[in-house]
Amino acid sequence: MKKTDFMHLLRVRGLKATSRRVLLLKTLQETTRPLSVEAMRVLLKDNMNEVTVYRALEVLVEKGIAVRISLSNLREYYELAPLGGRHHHHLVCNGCGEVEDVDVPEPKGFEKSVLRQSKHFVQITSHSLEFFGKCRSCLSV
Amino acid sequence: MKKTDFMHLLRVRGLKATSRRVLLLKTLQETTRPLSVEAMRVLLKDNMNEVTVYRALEVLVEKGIAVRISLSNLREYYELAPLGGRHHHHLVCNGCGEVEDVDVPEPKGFEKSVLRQSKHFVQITSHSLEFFGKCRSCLSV
DNA sequence: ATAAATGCAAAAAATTTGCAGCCGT
DNA sequence: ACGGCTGCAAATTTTTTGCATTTAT
Repeated sequence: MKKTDFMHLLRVRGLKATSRRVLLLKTLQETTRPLSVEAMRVLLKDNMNEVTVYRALEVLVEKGIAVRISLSNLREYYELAPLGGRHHHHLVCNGCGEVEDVDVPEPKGFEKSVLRQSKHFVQITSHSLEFFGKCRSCLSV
Repeated sequence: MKKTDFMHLLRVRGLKATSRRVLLLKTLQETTRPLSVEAMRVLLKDNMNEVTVYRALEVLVEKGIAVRISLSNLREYYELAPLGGRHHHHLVCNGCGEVEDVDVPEPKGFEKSVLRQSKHFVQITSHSLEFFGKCRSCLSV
């Protein structure tokens, strides 16, 4: 996706296509792995106040443009929602916190079968699967 | 497990079997679902300083007695490690944050196949699977 | 007796809120 | 021009740290 596509996407979802939001979306797209607010602040090098990052991500998630994922580290991470793209999961390094995307073939009816055995839940809308381990550079540590 | 079992477990792992730690472990055991530090503070009703809760959980995780899980809500949750018990996963309510444990049959060699397709990772030690949806009382909201 | 564990106060880190001014439509 | 968006300052929330005191071994 390029700049104008993002602008269009924002407008379609009822948001103003501001420079900050477009910048944020391009950054999320280019970086591929999920980013924390802190990481974005660094990548954007003061082109954007961190409060604005929080608020922008909030509406993007609300409108389904981005998704928020909880890995570890007492931080939340964000990435572009799988707009047509593939649903995927994450590998997290226990050493340095690096995150990599992975594709995992899931049994069909996965969520349904979980719902069936639940006592209190009546609906499942999504799931997240995280793998924890060591990346090459952290294995020796 | 009863009180003396927890005391023994703590000593075996090189920790002092203090009243606070045993209390914490009993609480985790009795509550079954994962608890946040805040939730424990409430359950323990001032029998334990919250700083102590943080520090106790830290060593318990370090020694493999408890595990820390990231759900959402900007908080970390803790539960007893599956000591012989079954490896399980979680259902999280998007409305009220309620958490329920679920059993999910996983394909054998799950982690291995993920590792095979990874570019940077050389080891996977664990994984976590979270389902998000609505519990009965939150469905109408 | 000794070293680890606890509680208090205070600091640090992450996120949210209020309000004045700016920018997209 | 209007209303939503942004930035600054400040508040709130969650977690960590320093140090004196208590407790388990």
